[in-house]
Amino acid sequence: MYTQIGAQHGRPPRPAGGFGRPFTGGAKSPRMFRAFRAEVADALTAGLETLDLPTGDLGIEEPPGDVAATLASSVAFRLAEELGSPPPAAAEELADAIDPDPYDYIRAVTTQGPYVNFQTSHAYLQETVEAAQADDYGQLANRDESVVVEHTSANPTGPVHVGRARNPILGDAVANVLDTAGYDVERHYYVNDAGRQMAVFTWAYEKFDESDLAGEPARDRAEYDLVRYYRRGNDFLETADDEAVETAEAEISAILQGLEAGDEATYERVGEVVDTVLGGMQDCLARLPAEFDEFVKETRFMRDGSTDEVADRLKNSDHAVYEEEAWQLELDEYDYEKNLVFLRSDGTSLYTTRDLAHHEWKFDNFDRAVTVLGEDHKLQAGQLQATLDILGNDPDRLDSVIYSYVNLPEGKMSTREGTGVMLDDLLDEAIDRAREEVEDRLGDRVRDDDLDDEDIERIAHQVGIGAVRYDIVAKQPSKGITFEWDRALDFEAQSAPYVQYVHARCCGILDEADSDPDVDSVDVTTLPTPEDGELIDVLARYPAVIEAAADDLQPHRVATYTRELAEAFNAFYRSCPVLDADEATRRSRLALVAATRHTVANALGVLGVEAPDSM
RNA sequence: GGGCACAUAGCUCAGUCUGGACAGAGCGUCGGACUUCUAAUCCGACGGCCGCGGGUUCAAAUCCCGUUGUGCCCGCCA
Repeated sequence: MYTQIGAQHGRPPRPAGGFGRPFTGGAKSPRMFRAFRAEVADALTAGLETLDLPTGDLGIEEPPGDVAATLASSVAFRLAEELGSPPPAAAEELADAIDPDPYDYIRAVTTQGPYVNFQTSHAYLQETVEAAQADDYGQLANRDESVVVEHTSANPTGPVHVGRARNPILGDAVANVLDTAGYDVERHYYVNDAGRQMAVFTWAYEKFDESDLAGEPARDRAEYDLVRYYRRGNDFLETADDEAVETAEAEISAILQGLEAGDEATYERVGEVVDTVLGGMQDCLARLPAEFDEFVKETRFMRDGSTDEVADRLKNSDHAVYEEEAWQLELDEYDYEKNLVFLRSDGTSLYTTRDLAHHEWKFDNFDRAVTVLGEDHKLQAGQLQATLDILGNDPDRLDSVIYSYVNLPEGKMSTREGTGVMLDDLLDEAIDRAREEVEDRLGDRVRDDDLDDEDIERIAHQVGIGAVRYDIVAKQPSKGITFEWDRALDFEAQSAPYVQYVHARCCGILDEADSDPDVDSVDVTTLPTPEDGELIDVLARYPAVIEAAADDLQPHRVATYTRELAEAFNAFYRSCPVLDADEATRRSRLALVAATRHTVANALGVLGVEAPDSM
């Protein structure tokens, strides 16, 4: 029995130790920073034991930028009392008790006031640059653990608007980060094809003709065409006279009953509308690109009997009550005041009932499940998790990533009302603005690389779509976003182009070099400047960033990291000549540039942002 | 009415879970740097009751309590 998961208060459901099992490393896995961190923990523990002091809280942290250390400990604050000496003296005593010699990656242990600082060794820097020569630097070892990431899952009622766009962008990044962290990931889109909305849509599509509709489709694609029927149908239900509405409702109800009864002809009628609209939406999402391994239809769990089976098991549970002719579940043990109805008084299932069958199916086929949901589904997600627990599942196998909606300054976006900015329009506009930028800069290009029209178009796509994605994925999902054109299309620093530009610069230098760097040519003793060192330090942290982002299901951390890496590279670029350096330094710096290129490309890849070879 | 989230520089955001080094960036404003591996870059200046009030602690943007404002949810809808 769990208590924290599913509660309406407190943090979103998440296993205590972060996502998944602790990572144990692996032969192929780059370990530099994480190994260093482990050594620091070990050294601190040993030092404290030597002094007969408690080792429960090591206080390991990353020091501020101007401190010449990669990790530090604030444990001296807590030793002061124990030792009867002020924190700086305690720090001194502890540092003296630590012998860095046995450790591969600890060069020195120093103190600065009350802090014990740990500096990295030559081997740490050397191995970092070597490890980052791999194209897939940052890819962690396979964990033999499968995860299904469900995201987007928008009802197939019409074009994807910006209010929903956070879901595929976030979801794709979550899936990427788990993939990079060594999980076997599948991406699913759950298609709600059994609800009232689709019944209304099917009825409207059959009832109305082209001539009944308001105007031309906004775009030449299926979902823009068909959404006009959906809107017409809803409008009819709101404005027609009572008798006509009653007739319509009977037809809509017949469609729902047909689905419930397993009527093949009804499935086909609804399926035609669903598949057509969904096909168009897929074309839109592919532009991001967000692609799926499987589109899982809700009706599947009605047809295979699993929804009925779930309902039967719930009826037999201790939490079930039959009130007001409907089967309900008491969830007060899980801090939910109201009962959850799982069978209507007419015996038919509800969305949640089908979703329970869906999630048990996920548990049958995957080790873990992650769902990316808008905040309006948070309550339902908690109830789902509680009910999965009642059904005897381990609810910790399911995690939710919740994001706040993107709203317009004037309010919500709605497919039915026809309000909102379409994702297609946003992407078009972003590409157009990026193209203008590229063309504007064409005149004063220092680099003589003759961009042709095809290059310009490629860069415009990479930068335009990249900027939109980055803008969304870089923010914490819990923060609300109000959509404004100028803000969404701001290509200034701290956005995708800033990071992409670093990749293009790396490519430019490597092109110019005419020889590929190789692992054997790296010698970090030929990289003496603080800028060299700082860049290597940032590169070394990348695998740890992936690990943390995967554990906490927070891809925005990877975005924060890309900015830190870009800053470190730009500082390096400013003060460290590569091609004109002496031979040994040139070889090492070329390797460092290649390392940066791989890291930037891979980190952007996790975010779903392309890395241009030139800009 | 109840629950959940959000609030950090004029604007957009990191940092909050796991309390520690003077609260960091970018945009905007002002001032600088391209005969140089790409200036979509870099350097400098200005700019902060970390919503507000209490509490815990050697130490609070971070933890606890209260409060205000905003968003979301509380259906035999999805």
